[in-house]
Amino acid sequence: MPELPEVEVIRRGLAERVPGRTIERVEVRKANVLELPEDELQRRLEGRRIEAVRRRGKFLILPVGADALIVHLGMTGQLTFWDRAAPDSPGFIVQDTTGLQRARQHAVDKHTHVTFWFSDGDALHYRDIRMFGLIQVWPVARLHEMKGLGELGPEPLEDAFTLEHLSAGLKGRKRAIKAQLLDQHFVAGVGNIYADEALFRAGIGPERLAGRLTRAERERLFEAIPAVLRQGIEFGGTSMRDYIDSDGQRGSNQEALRVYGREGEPCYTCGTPIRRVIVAQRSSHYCPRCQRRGRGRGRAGAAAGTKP
DNA sequence: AGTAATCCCTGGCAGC
DNA sequence: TGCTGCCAGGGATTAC
Repeated sequence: MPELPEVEVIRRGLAERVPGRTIERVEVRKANVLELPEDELQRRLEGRRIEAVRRRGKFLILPVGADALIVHLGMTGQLTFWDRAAPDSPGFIVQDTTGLQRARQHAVDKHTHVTFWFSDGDALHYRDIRMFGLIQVWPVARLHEMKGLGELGPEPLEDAFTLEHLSAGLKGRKRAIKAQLLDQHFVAGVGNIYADEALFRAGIGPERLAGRLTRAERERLFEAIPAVLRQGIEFGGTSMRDYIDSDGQRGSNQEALRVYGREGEPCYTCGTPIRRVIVAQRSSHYCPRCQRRGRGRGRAGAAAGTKP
């Protein structure tokens, strides 16, 4: 579940070590994660120098001359740095289990599908259990034409994300606000966890229709989205299961979540048990008392005493 | 055009 | 113990 904060934490880690290195060899163990043929990937990357590590939404972008290596981590993708000079450092403990949770896991296993070997012997491992991730090479000058990447909405942590954009995007929408937040065309980088957290902070139920939010609610949501994302970055990302950063370290934001993954547990604000409902085919967690619900099912407080 | 459902994939876990 | 079935979910694709 790497969302914007997790991808940003990885980006910052890689940005300290990868730029300036030359990709000597690309080792592909499973080509399913590639969006282009293996030999073409190798031809366009081998011998090239990585200039920077950028991020757009949930995409990592590593320019190598006229082309860029694009990595989307999907659900369980991991991009970790292998430092051959420090094999005994704490970051390189080799687990004898395939469990990722405990992990600082750099050892190549059956899920390590691609390794980018640098000319100095260091490397970048791409590991992805469920293989929803994607590796692509695309000309830098035509990134705006790339499927997915080219149609992203504004970056929620940058000036391009304004209250006006948010309001215009919601106007007339008949879908649930939760579904709208997950739509990458609307705003880039928000996923299931941070959408739930933002809606909690804004006091909006996930099933509320996007076009029916009040101005006050839109303003609160506009503040809440960057707030939960910034907190996620600050805490090193949310490691519910598989997420680790480029050094193999887990984040701690899962301990700071207010609603996601807390079904049945008391709301930190009012004590009401957190509920879970499926919206847009995704689990959505909310406080029935703190978050106003719509569609004629009562308002804040109205259902606080009812049994699920 | 906007919205909703389906599918891809594997590990973990509940249930028997 | 070991099997089966279900769930998790980002986003492209398909259907309505």
